[in-house]
Amino acid sequence: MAESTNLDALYTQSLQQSDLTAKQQAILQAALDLFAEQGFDHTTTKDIAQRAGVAEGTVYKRYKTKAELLAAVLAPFATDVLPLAADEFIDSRLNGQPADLHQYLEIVVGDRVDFAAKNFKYVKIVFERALADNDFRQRILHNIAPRVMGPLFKMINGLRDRGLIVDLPTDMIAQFMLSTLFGFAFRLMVADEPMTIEKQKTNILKFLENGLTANK
Amino acid sequence: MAESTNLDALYTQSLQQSDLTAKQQAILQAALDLFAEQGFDHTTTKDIAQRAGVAEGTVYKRYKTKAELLAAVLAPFATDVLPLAADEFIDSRLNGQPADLHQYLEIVVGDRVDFAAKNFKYVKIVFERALADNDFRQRILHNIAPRVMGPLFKMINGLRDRGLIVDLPTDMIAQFMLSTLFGFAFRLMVADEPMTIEKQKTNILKFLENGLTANK
Amino acid sequence: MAESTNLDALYTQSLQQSDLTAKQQAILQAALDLFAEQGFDHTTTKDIAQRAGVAEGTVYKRYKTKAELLAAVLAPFATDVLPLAADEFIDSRLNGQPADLHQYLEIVVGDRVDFAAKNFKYVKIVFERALADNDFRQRILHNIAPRVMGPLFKMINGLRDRGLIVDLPTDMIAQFMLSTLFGFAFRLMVADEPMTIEKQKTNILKFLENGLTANK
Amino acid sequence: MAESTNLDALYTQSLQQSDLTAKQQAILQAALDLFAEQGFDHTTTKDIAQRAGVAEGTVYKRYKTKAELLAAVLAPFATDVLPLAADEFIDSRLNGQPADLHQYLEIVVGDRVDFAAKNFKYVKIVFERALADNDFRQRILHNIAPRVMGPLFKMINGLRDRGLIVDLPTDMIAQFMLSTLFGFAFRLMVADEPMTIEKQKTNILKFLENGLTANK
DNA sequence: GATGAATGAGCGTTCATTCAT
DNA sequence: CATGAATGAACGCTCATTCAT
Repeated sequence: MAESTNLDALYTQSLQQSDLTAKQQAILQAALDLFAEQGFDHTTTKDIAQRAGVAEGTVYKRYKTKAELLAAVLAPFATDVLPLAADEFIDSRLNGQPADLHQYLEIVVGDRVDFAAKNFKYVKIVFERALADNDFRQRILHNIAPRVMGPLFKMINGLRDRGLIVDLPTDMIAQFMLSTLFGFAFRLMVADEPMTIEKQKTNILKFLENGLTANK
Repeated sequence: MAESTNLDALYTQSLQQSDLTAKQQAILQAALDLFAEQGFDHTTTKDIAQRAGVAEGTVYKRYKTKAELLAAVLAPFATDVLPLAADEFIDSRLNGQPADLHQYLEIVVGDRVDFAAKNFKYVKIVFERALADNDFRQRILHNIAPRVMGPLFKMINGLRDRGLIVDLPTDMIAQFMLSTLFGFAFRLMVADEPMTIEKQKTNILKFLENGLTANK
Repeated sequence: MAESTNLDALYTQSLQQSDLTAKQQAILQAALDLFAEQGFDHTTTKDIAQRAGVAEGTVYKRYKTKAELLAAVLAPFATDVLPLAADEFIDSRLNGQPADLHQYLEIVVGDRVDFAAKNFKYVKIVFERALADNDFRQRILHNIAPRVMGPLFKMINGLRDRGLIVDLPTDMIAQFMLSTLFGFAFRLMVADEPMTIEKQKTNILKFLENGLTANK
Repeated sequence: MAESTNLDALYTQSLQQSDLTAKQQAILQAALDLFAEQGFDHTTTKDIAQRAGVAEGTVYKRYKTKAELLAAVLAPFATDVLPLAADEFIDSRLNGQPADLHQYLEIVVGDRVDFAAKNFKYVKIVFERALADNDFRQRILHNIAPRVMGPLFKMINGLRDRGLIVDLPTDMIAQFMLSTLFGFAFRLMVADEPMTIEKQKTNILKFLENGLTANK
């Protein structure tokens, strides 16, 4: 399976390619880390400025509000997660339909598990904001979610048409896949103990394959 | 399947049986609702007092801090969710081992889905705090989680000994079951649309049964 | 020298002779102790009620405000210190003029040192209030002080007329006497170490006698 | 006798030499005055901000708590009173031992009376805090007092060795000297009437010289 | 008389945001 | 562009005081 890129590095890299000054880059980096560590509400702009090694005013040079800074922090995630999402990544990697559910899951699960593992900072922030902030939740729900769910639904429907997937409602299948993946992500976020990603990957694959294989 | 009691009513009822004054009850009720609606940090003590129809000082008559109020709000959940948790509820409902995985899941899933549906206010708050507050997370992880997970693990191991469950690590099976249930709860929390609980229940049951049946 | 009465006992006694209920007595006693221990501002009415073993409302049954309670606490001190003050106590004890400065000081110093030693709770409160509360200070200065100073001045002038005291302005002599006595009281209030009252008494007497003897 | 510098001016001057902004200087000045006028507890941070002509938040820019502001207000007093205290000021002014008690007292009393007269704001605050706040009192007693008393004791013992001072215990002599000086300071603090410092100085000198001269 | 739950003004403190330099 | 002192609304919390029982 192809290596899913390390997004910590990728993030730093994408920052460097941006037109942001070094200080503005440092601000985004510091904000990302602190939001993930302490939550959005418990992170002060002073915290961010200090960790970034800049003055507080500098934070506001580019971002008019703290919420705008959050958006900027999350933007690379959005522009990165979406291109990688379901169909596009299937298209680009598979150049065609999966031969069977096993192959499909292997690719999707493998990739998404790696993605979650390497990006749980973002996942954590998105979760936290979605639970704590109604407006944010609505935005995620109506702007981001449909773009991710659309291709996923199409894929599931394609598999069902070919008799390759269990006969459950499409939204439920999507729910189960995402639940299983987020369950993994959540354990990653919250757990103290170090986790073996490969063990998780193998077991998730087995479980989903069992659970989603078309009943004979 | 027996009706799982409506906890909104049950909560109100348990408040009435407490030694709290009407105003103190109103405070807990208002705090519960507001914490669930807006998150802990975005709910001010003034909000709570206003919704409860009392003066701000009254909030502090019984609870020395806002955090203590949160604990008081969550207490009935803890004293209610834990007695209902795995083994005790199995004992009281089943009086013995389940005949097979299907029977086991039917009971567990049915009960927990109802429970989550009726208590998602609490679930939401616990999630939100677990993500936003490191200390709270540690407390949940080390005090509450083990008490819930212990019996669940025992049950899974029992099923495996009798060849009734898929051969995956115990912690992974538990993870998958909880993920699926929390996925449901999360959709409940976050969704705009009204959901058919019974549809969810049936599909979750099918999925988990497929996914967890012992491989031939 | 006659024993100066122990005012802790005397206070309790005077309370018992009052028309106050047992609870009201307990309130005054508790307030006195707490004001002395923690200062007026740092003592809450709740503190007082708790130490007195009564409800908070009870405190307000007789005293309309906390300040009024302070006045009530201090009242027995005022009605006790004043009758004992200079001339009256001289009259009652001496039935006449002192033979010389030595005799005069022996009586005054002995009595006042004992008095301060046994009533430093009151002295402490009065000092603290006088420094912290402008209104209180003005009241002390204009109502209490003149009543104490009047007889003292008269006595000093009497001694000067007879050539028995140093030729310094009357107010300065009073200031020095009081300074020396309050210095002792202050050390008593503030000191950690236990103090030998008798040693203080003897030395204060020597010092004042030296300092105030008429120059030959 | 040399002029003891006017500390109101000196304080303003020392503020100007500090690295504090004009607003921060105004805060310290306002806090000093208000603490002296109304006491620490009765001075609100809003009071201070208003008198200083700044926003309330500005007070907290440099001082994390009101108590820390008090410490900052008192700091120049501590760094100023201590270097001036007994031995150092003796050394610098006398370059040797005093010829007799008269000369010694003339210097000490003159200097300390002027000092108290010009710094009674500080003296007042220190007194008030010492009476109202147990922790503060302990800190003063164990950190500041010994540094002042050490040299004073040494000086007294030196005078006694040379037969120049009355044969009373060292701590009592110190107590009497301080009492007399503080009595003056207290009258200064508390009095309504304007006082003639020079009259006080002369009389205090006479009294102490009489009281402390070695008995023939 | 006694209670103690309730009150609400006001406190110390925080922090996102602004703006003169 | 960068700074960081300054802002002030808003927060959590305290406590003297009231009043229905």
